[in-house]
Amino acid sequence: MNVEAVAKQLEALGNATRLQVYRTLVRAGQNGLPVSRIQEKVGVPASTLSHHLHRLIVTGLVTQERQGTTLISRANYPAIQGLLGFLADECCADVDAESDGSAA
Amino acid sequence: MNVEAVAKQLEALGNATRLQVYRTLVRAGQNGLPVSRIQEKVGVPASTLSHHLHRLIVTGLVTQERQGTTLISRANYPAIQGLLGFLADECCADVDAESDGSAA
DNA sequence: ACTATTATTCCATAATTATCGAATTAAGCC
DNA sequence: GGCTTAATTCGATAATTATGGAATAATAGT
Repeated sequence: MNVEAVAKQLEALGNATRLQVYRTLVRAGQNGLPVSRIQEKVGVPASTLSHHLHRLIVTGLVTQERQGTTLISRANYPAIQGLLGFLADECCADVDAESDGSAA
Repeated sequence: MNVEAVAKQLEALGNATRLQVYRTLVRAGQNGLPVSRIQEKVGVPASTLSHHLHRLIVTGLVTQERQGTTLISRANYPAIQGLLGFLADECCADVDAESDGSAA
């Protein structure tokens, strides 16, 4: 996972509305939720929600599947786990590396 | 930790330049780095870097300490751990909760 | 084909973010 | 005070993001 892609995912989650959408989908679990249900829960106009969902989808954090006229959205767990893994690697790795290169 | 604050932190990390700055600081460890050293490593103009650093500081992800004329910046580990904890809670909690609100 | 439902895309606008040179502030030294 | 180094703030501009009404597309039922 490269820095650019990670930054894009963080940016996608770094908006209160999108974070709420994402949280809503996580809570819904594998069943996912129709867009209209997300809209009820989050309370934003349809077009605005659609834009936000798109952002989550292109960054790979959410997937969609059509069922008739309704679109089911789901949180993409492997994606968030990859993101968490990247950040965890960052924050917990070689903290003792000094500027002169010598380990403690 | 509320959603707004978390979103702000994610947004702060959700920019390639800032993410690189943050990664640089993580690698530098507890010694931290002077702003000028970060600038050398990341390669952006001083004023641009200063704005990015400010963003990381106000969201609590980075701290600074003055040593004479130089400012030492450090990654704030508790902050990133709090953020990771929040996201981990999200992505692994009550996946079975259905749209009718009843837990499994 | 017509209608209803669901959701997206079009379009425009407001708001925020990113960028960076120049001027300024901060701290220390002579 | 004057000089140097370090970094921020000012100020202006470009670029991106967010928002949402209206129009359009997608699917299905009659």
